[in-house]
Amino acid sequence: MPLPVRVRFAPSPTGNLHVGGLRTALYNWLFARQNGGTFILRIEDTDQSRKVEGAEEQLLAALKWAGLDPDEGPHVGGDFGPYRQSERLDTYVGHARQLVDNGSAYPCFCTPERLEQLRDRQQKMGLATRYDGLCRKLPTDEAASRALAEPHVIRLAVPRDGLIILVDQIRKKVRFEWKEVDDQVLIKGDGFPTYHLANVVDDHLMDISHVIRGEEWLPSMPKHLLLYQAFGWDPPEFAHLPLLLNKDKSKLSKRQGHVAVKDFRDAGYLPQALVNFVALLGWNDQSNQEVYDLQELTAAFTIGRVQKGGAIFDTGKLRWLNGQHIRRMEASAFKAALLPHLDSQWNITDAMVAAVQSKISLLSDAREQLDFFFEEPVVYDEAARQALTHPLSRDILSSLLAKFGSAETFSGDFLLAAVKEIGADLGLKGRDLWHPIRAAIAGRVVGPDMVTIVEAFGFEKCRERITAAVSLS
RNA sequence: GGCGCAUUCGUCUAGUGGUUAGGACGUCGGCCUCUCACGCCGGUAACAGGGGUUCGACUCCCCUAUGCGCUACCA
Repeated sequence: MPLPVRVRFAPSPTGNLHVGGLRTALYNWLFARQNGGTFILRIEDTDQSRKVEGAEEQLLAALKWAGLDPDEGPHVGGDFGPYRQSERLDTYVGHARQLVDNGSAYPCFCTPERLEQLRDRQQKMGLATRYDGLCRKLPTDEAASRALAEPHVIRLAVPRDGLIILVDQIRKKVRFEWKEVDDQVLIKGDGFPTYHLANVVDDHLMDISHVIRGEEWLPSMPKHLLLYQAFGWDPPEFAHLPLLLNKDKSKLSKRQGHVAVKDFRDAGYLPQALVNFVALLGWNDQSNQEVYDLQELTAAFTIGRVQKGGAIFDTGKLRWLNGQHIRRMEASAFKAALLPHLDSQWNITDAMVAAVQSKISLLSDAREQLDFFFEEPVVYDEAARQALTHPLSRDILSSLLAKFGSAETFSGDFLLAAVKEIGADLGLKGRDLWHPIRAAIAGRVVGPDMVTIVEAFGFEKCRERITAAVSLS
């Protein structure tokens, strides 16, 4: 009977959720869902100086958009709250005291200046930079009394020698020498805990079974394991995810293009496409499948098949994936997703939606496919002008007008038949035949199929525009 | 500098001692076609380098190189 799976996504609220965070959240979510577990959102706001206004709301909005709803968190509650670390301060201080009492941690009175000098010296000597343990040598009673009066931090007493071989679900065994590990600060001078303490205490108190987080935490895993040991707790399983990288292979960041989830939403990407894409950056199920929905990912995901090396966040494939997901959508769902990317004044018909669903890659591509439907009067672009001044344009258009004259009812099919006849008469087909007609009616030489265009405009308007274009050609 | 992790087509990746090294995106060519797209078909392109181990290495070991991460009273 394995422990119930409880995983957490624990971002610090320093701004918009970016795609790397999205992937971490996704892997946690997938792991929870497929194991009938619980996905917890915890806000790691122990650094007062890095707080960003509204960041938590943006985070929630991004997760919701992506479909990764937390089962427990600051906004939904749960039995293990509060879920903001800033609201759990007493817990950390109490636990730190416990460690000082049992000799696993100690107060340190060293000034930042001394620490800086120490680091410089060690670096010049080619040593690992770590606290030299000056305050660790203080007699406990002296340390205790000074702690009452002087500003200080609490440090973890890390072993001086020996080594630790730890097990990561993705990287398997990794070894570290204790002498390379620093006496990590647990409680800062301002009374707030550092990430290391808060994260271990919370993960234990929240019954977290698996810690799935970014690779940047791998080097601090020995400290975390030591903390579990000092508290006498069983540690959870750990899995350190490879990083997402910029095109130049540096750790993914802003500066090099958009990385915020919100940016992708605004640019016309579907949440299911972005989720699909980040899932595949660093994971595959050994099959040749490329397009997945959340349900399929949940079924296929395994933490053991997560890649070890970092992946460059190259959006080329994302664009294609977005088109794939667009094509798979129900017409009504697609229309709902599309509307925010179009002018609210536009009277979009189902035929226009369908015309666009079969061909675009981004939702935002639809605007330039459809805008001419609503522009009055017609505006001819450069390519359209060229098509209209083609020697045969006049013949094509006046022939078409003649056919219009004899029309009893007008429809897209009528147009198709009429143009086909004209083509046969003049020995034309393809763009030579159709560009002048498109140009005349739409002002463009590219766009949705002519049946959609012509039926949206109606007989009168088509005739007017062709007449106008003939005089132009 | 120290420590750790990593390294298959341009990109995401399959591969766990014997493969014509597979797929996808991109790109190129073609087809389809009322345009542009979409779609379909085909081509292009990779095991970082050097040593071992082995009858045989992309696969195992070592070294080098390169990249990245960490090295804070940030997360």
